[in-house]
Amino acid sequence: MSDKNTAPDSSDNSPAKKNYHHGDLYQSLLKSATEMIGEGGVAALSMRKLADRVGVSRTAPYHHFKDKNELLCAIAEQGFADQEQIVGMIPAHNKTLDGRALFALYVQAYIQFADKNPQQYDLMFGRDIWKNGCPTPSLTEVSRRSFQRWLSWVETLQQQGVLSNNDSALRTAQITWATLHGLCRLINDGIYTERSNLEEMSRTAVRMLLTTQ
Amino acid sequence: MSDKNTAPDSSDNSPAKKNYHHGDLYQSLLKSATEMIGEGGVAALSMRKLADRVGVSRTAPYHHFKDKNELLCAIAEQGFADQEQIVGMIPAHNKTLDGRALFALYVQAYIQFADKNPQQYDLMFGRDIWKNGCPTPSLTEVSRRSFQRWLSWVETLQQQGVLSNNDSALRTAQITWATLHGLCRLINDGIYTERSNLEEMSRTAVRMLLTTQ
DNA sequence: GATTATATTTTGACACTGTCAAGATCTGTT
DNA sequence: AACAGATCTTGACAGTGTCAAAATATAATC
Repeated sequence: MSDKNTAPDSSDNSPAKKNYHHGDLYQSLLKSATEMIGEGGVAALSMRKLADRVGVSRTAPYHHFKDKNELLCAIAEQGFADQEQIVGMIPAHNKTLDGRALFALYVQAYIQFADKNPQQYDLMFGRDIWKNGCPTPSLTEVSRRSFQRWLSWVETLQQQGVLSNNDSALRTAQITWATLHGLCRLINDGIYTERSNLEEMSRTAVRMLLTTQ
Repeated sequence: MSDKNTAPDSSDNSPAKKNYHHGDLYQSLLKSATEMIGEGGVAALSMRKLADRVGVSRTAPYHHFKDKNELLCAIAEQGFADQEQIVGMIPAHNKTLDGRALFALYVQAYIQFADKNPQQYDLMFGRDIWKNGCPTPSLTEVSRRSFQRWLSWVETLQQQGVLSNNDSALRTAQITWATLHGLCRLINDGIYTERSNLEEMSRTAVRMLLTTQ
């Protein structure tokens, strides 16, 4: 109605595939929504403002996402993929470092990811989705796999004697992750305000979790 | 206008002090708001529904709380007091138990409090107040004191050799608390769904944090 | 190529939210 | 009795998520 139908109509100048009226609205929504969340958190993402930003009417997004919840889940899912690419590689990749060093590396990377993408992290592990909302089956699966990878690495580290063997791998994985997650949240939610000590806290966490050599 | 002015007008049958029109609206609001949060979380508390519940017009609460934020802070503050009475007593009180047992007791009590009052806990340590909102000076002070008590106990436990001495008391307090907090949040926010293993997780946390004897 | 079916988008509407401004009402003090 | 201040109400505004129905564009079929 406004300036939407002027330029990108029959001139197919996009690299990917511009279908129908808008041209891959789904991806545009996902991208803009992620931006908005990155700027002001989940609270700053409104369906209407998002539609505005993409240049489409208020209810258009509802033909691509059933819910606001479903949109959030899609973004969170992307977040898990991003995290995996940065953090998840560490256990398998570096063959020269021993378990202790790898673990330290992982912890630091994990905390750094949460610190650099606080809003994304909040969405991925926050109650907006997991308690108040309802996680998409797809998201549930992605996050399950993510924890599963963590669990199996913890098992390896236990066998190497890097992590304590007093408790089952499951419990150990749960508690070690809880430590990382707790630290991230305390910083992320504005309770620990001194972000300058982040690396030092990271090192302390590692020392407390690893077995005493 | 409705049934408010019928009964409790000149007949002063209340135990406390019924002032002005409603009679200690401040306390009534605080109480009902806490109830509502307990039922459905912070998300379920709306100023209008709260006013309705108390039997007063939409904007009446705004003469006792500047903001929704201020109301939330007041509730959170009460939460800290409750927590202190249940959990905070443990370090000082029990003189017969040694440090290790006391620490285990504390961890269990802390987790239990969060598990029994999930919404209250979420409010106390959530981003609604600390990041999105803005904590009242009074609330800031209360929470600061709470952490201070934790810190000084950690110092004692380090001197007793119960907690590791590798890092400063501050860092140790931060990381140990992060572990508890992280575990509470993971359960609380619906990420760890198996609440039946709570005690076992609690024990694992204790074993991982304490020094190896 | 015209017609039908389907995918996509829009307009209108509803119930809800927090909160401001102005006015009404009650209480305690002078 | 008159006033001042506390307390409460009504009206209003901008914002939210999302449903239903209508409009439009594209794809498939004849």
